[in-house]
Amino acid sequence: MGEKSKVTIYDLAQKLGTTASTVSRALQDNPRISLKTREAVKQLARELNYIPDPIAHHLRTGKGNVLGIVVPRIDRNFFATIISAFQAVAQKSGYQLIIAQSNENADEEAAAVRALVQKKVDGIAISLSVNSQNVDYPELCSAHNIPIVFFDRTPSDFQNYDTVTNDNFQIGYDAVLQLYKRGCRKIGHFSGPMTQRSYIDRYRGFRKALEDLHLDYHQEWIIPGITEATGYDAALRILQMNERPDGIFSAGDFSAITAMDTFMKKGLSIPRDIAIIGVANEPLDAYLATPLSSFNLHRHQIGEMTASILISRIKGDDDNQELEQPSHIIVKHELILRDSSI
Amino acid sequence: MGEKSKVTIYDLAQKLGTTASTVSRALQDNPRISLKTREAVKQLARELNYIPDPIAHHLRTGKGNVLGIVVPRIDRNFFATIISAFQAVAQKSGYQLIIAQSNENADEEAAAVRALVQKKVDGIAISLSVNSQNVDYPELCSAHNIPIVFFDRTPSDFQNYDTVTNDNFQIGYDAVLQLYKRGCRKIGHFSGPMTQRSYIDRYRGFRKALEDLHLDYHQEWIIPGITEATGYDAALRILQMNERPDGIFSAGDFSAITAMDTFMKKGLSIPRDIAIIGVANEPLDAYLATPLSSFNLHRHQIGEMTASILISRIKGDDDNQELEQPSHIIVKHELILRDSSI
DNA sequence: AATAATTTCACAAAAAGTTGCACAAAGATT
DNA sequence: AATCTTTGTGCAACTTTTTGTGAAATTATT
Repeated sequence: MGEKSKVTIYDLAQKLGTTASTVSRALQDNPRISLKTREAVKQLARELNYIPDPIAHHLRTGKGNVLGIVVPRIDRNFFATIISAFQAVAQKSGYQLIIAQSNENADEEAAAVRALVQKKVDGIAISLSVNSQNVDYPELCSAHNIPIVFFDRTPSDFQNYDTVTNDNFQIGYDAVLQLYKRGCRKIGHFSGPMTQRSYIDRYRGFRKALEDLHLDYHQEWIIPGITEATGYDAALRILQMNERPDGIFSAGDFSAITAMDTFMKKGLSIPRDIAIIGVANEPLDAYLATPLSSFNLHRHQIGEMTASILISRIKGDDDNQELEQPSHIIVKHELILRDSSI
Repeated sequence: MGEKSKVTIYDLAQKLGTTASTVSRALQDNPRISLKTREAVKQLARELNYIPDPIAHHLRTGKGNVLGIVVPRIDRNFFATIISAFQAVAQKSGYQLIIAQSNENADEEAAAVRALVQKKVDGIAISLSVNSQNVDYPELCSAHNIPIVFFDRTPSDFQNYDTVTNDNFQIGYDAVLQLYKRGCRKIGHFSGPMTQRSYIDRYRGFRKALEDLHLDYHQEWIIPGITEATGYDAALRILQMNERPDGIFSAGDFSAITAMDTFMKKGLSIPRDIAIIGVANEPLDAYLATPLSSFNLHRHQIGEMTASILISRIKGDDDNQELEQPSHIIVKHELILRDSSI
């Protein structure tokens, strides 16, 4: 039924010989309107295919049923999966989703958050870009009474805010433990940008495990700044070392994959010469030339938890907002063992 | 700095001893307001950190600077990349993006489109779910004066609407051609759902190439309904055939990858026994056990073109909307040759 | 039957901006 | 000096919905 569009409560009121206010209340099941009238209104609304105008509604009530989510990059599988899960939960609760990407850029990120605040979204979920550390988003948001939840990449003063993360310390620890179990004694690390807590924690877990296992720590075996595809360079550096590591914990899968590729092209055997464990469990890890051991971070859970915390903050907004403690959800990880470290 | 929030044009007007209308016009650089006044208004607006309320603006003008995009699944790399590119262009033109996913479900898709229309987005980009064919979105949208552009997955009567696609016929054709060049003479096909034009076209291109090259067409070698990970079953079926194909054009990478994996585990050699070419050029194709030949579909271009067509439709809305011919943008593809078909 | 209590609904204001029209002041023309 | 333009502002209406208040209609009480 392609209605002409534009059916307002005034149209309904006119046809019923009543007023807009009555129609509005009737549609809200306001007990001040008689049941008879309520039914008549709803009946007509259905017939005329009436849709309340969300813009006007938003203007009057200040609630728009829209959530905002900001990620470094939409096209990274990790974030796309989280968004997907987040969106599913949001949709179930009647929220639309506005997605913004920061392109790993602090300025674009700030602009995105501001735009969302300006748009008066009901809540914001955000994963910080690598070089955003001390951000003022929580203040900005709380000034406008908009709940904010951080996931995966959190600010340094994360204790004060709601967060959903993995136990990155334990991930680092577990990686070393597994490499140790298979016989590695000289373990190196491809580390992510040390501006981000998640990468710092992975590194610290790695260090702690070395310590607990009484393994040597070689500064040289820590190759920092692994972003996307710098695994190639890292591998070359390792090949030139006098004493090479025999196991590597890479803070990301992509660098692990390109490093493995390079090692193999240079004649090394994985995992015999060097064992490798990555993080993220990218979709095709299982089908690689050497299937890559990696940590499943249960992204779906991250997305779902983030959405449900955010929504519950929105709902319970009036009650006890200031009093509540921030929640810090830790989503469990799972080491998927494949040839690269067996 | 952190204003209390809520500064309206009325506040500005009051402080300046003028009225809201003058402030509104001054901020819009309306020439009917003297330069002096304009400057004074803008100056004060800056000082008070005034932000125009987009909701009120939208209510009055009907334009909200928001675009909607609907995809089957956000977490498929193909769509995520397109969204990413789309978003970049939209952002540059000052548009926010609302993203919805249909989960390959026609009902959810319809609900999403309706929600976007209701929210009065300025334009909609959509890639249909596999089983949406005859959809009424264009009518719905044009009734509400919202431009709509289809990308990748288009409706069957696509001629009437703006579309951005690849030349799927040619992709099918080129795949066969390449397999032929490397010596394959018994070429099979993993086909996608035949409800979608893109897959139909790939199949038709495949058929036409067989014909032009005077190759046999074996019904048995066409394995239909490849969605995500059914490559395993397809491979098993092929292994049981009396006469096996020696080359396969798979309409998607994932099925090609799992099929390759299965073949190899059963002792066949790729490409010696069977050569394979996929479609989509997934991120890790190059690092697979056997690197997979695949078609780069230039997703970034798809996203960018879709956004710019949509935006130009929005802008040129008043002028000649009905008169304009729909545009059908074809984004070029590129066969990336890797071991699986060399 | 008259007053009180309750129910039902209409009016108008409010949310924050935009815009057509009218009107005043200044400048130009005769 | 009187009339006509031009320029700059203000008033009020408009977008659609929600909601406080108060009036009318209905029912109950004595």
